[in-house]
Amino acid sequence: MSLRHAVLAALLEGEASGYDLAKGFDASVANFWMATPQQLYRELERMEGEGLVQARVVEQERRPNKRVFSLTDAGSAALHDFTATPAKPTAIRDELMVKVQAVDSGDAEAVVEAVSAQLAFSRGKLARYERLRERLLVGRGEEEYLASGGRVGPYLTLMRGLSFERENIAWAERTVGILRQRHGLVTHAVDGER
Amino acid sequence: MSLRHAVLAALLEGEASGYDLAKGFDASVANFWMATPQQLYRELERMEGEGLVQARVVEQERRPNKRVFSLTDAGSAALHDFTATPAKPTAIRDELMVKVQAVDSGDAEAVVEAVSAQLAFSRGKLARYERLRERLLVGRGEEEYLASGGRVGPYLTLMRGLSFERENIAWAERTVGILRQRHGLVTHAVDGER
DNA sequence: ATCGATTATTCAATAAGTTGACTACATGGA
DNA sequence: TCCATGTAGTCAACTTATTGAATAATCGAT
Repeated sequence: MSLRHAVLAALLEGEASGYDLAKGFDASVANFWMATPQQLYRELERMEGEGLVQARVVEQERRPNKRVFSLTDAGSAALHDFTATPAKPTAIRDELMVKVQAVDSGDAEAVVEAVSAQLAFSRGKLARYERLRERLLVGRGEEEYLASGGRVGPYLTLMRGLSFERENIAWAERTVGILRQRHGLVTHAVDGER
Repeated sequence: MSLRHAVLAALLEGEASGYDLAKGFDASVANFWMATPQQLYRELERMEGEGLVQARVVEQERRPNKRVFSLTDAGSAALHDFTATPAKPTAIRDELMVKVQAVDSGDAEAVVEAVSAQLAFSRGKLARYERLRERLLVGRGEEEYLASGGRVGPYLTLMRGLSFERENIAWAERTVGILRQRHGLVTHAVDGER
């Protein structure tokens, strides 16, 4: 039952609708806690019932109304408490790695395709993270930013995301190279590569 | 329903009991696909019913008998097919990151503790990966190994694990430093640090 | 003028995952 | 001797997560 804490953390960035959260909510929490829209809507409703978030209907012209949620004091308190509880070990489920593990008795060409797709995806994500970082720093260096007293949490998780994707890219490039050589596949340019 | 493919991939290393798999099964697949023991036992039974794996009872002295499972031809075929299907995006659920995201309005000291614990854990895991790598390479360089024609899959996923943990360590060290400075916490040695 | 995509949400049916307790035997240490 | 730990597994109850469809309005393109 920790999706709720991820949602609470996401709402620290400001109010959001279920739809906003489902769409990645400005890339914040979505990067280390994925959830389907249905999960989010249900959880938001439950949390509203428990008084952890409050809803406000925003009437929009030319598109459906939406209910935007924000933290209540009880919600902030719950999040605060959560930061002090022991964390469960990270759960990962990475199909791509399963495929790579099995590549020697699998369809090597398809695996190369899959790794290449991941590579393109990671490049996109990295670019997005880098824009986000620029926006946070607004010209300042990192030290200045850290000294300025703004929230560090989002900056630290962003840095984790950046180095994760950089590693991802380096690994995927090597992996594609090795697999292509091994299996005599033709080297061709990948989307986003130059 | 992709736990089954992770299990099939794990069985490429050789036969294993449910208990073996639950214990990480030589660190192979467990690093990118976590599952509880109950999940594994259930899935193994189902797969046996579907003919993807076969069981063999190993009678042991001074300890309970065990059922070790191995791939059948149908199982190998299923795994081969799996490598050719489009992969779903990686699912991650990382409580620690949620805590770090919320650290500015949370219990900073507890978060530092949690990141330190993760740091110790990652150091242990990295050491384990490095031993595994030694064992795979047996004195040869990487190129020799790759040229030798053994399975590349496990090597590639191992490399991913290595760089992931290295990044994890670097990030955790920086994070602990920044948070301690920010919150005026006393710097003290962490388990496994020197 | 209709088709498909986007915003925004809800419902219902399954599938998957988690938790806790329980059995059984053996080993090693206090 | 008793207790904790490790091996090896099963059962039942429960919570979460995934999938697919439905609704409803607007926008842009063909």
